[in-house]
Amino acid sequence: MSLRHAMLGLLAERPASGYDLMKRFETSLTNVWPATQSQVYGELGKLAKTGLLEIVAEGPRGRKEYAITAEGRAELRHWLAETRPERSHRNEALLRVFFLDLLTPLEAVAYLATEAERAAELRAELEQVGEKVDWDDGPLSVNGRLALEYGLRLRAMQEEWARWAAEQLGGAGAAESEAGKS
Amino acid sequence: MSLRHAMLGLLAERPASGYDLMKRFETSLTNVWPATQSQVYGELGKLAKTGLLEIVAEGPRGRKEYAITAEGRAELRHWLAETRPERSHRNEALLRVFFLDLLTPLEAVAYLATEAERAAELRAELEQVGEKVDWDDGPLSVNGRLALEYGLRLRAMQEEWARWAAEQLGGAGAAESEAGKS
DNA sequence: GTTGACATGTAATTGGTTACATGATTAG
DNA sequence: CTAATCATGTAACCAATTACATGTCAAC
Repeated sequence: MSLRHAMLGLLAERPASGYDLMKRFETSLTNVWPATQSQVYGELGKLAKTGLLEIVAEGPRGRKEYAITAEGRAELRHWLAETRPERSHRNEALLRVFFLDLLTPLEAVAYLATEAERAAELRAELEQVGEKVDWDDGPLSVNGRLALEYGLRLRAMQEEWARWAAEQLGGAGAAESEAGKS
Repeated sequence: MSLRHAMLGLLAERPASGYDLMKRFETSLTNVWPATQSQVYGELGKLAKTGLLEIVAEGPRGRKEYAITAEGRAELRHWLAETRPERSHRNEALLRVFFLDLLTPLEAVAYLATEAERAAELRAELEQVGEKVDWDDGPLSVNGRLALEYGLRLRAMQEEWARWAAEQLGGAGAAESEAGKS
């Protein structure tokens, strides 16, 4: 149930409406915790009802501005300081690797090559983000820099691994191709 | 909907009962695609009903052995060769990083240090797995070796990153501690 | 006046988790 | 005979996704 904590975390910096919050998810948290509009509005309602948030202003078009309460901050701190993060990631790209023998060696190598390219692309995108962001903009950007670095290292590792794996299969693939030819 | 493909993939190697399949999930796929018993039995039923699997034997205790059908293989191949993997990972550990400024510098550094240790532990566990597995045991173990290497590299990267990040904050933390003292 | 951004919500469905519930067979 | 393993299923619940639905305000 980390969505609630992501929202509390964003609201700890400053109050926002559901609409604002969504934009902040899209810009800063998309890569670590994507959220949809329905989810955000639904959760805002629940958090307000349980007293972790409160409505501090109403504006045009039914705009409601939410702020974190003392209990909200307590819950957020509790989550950060006294619980351990869930670490089970499903990884579809890696699941496929287990079944690569069902493809021809060439297809398998092509799969890994595409993965390498995709990782490189994503890394390039992150680098773009890094250049655009104003790094003198509050605590969130300091932390954001750490998270960004994680992303860069992850994508670099993925690219290297995929190229290595392709090479591992490549030997076999090439050998089989040779055998087929002769 | 990758669970179905994971199951088809395992059954492509050889037929199995729900019970067998669960054990194979636990041993080989836990790290990339965990599945619960309810899920496995539920999905087996659906896959049999839609003709991607068929029951090839019934044994003691109501045991039903499932085998992949031609359509099942076609679906599996389609998934492998003609679709791109979903790549959005929610990452709770990294989400927390965005909000580390809500902790004291010492707590934040401690969080990252714990993350580094955890990554190291998980890496050690994977190394254990690598030593135990019989690497001459069919195509799944060839592919498994590639997946294992991914895990090793991932955990190594996570450990290095967490140590680096702790150092980044450590400067600030130490400075603040000094300021507090004087 | 019309387009685009602002703004909020609900409903249906899917995928996954946890808990419950039951019973047969084998090995010691 | 008793414990462990084998074996299958259902029900309730939760989180997330997609689609639907509505309406306001500002700028041009």
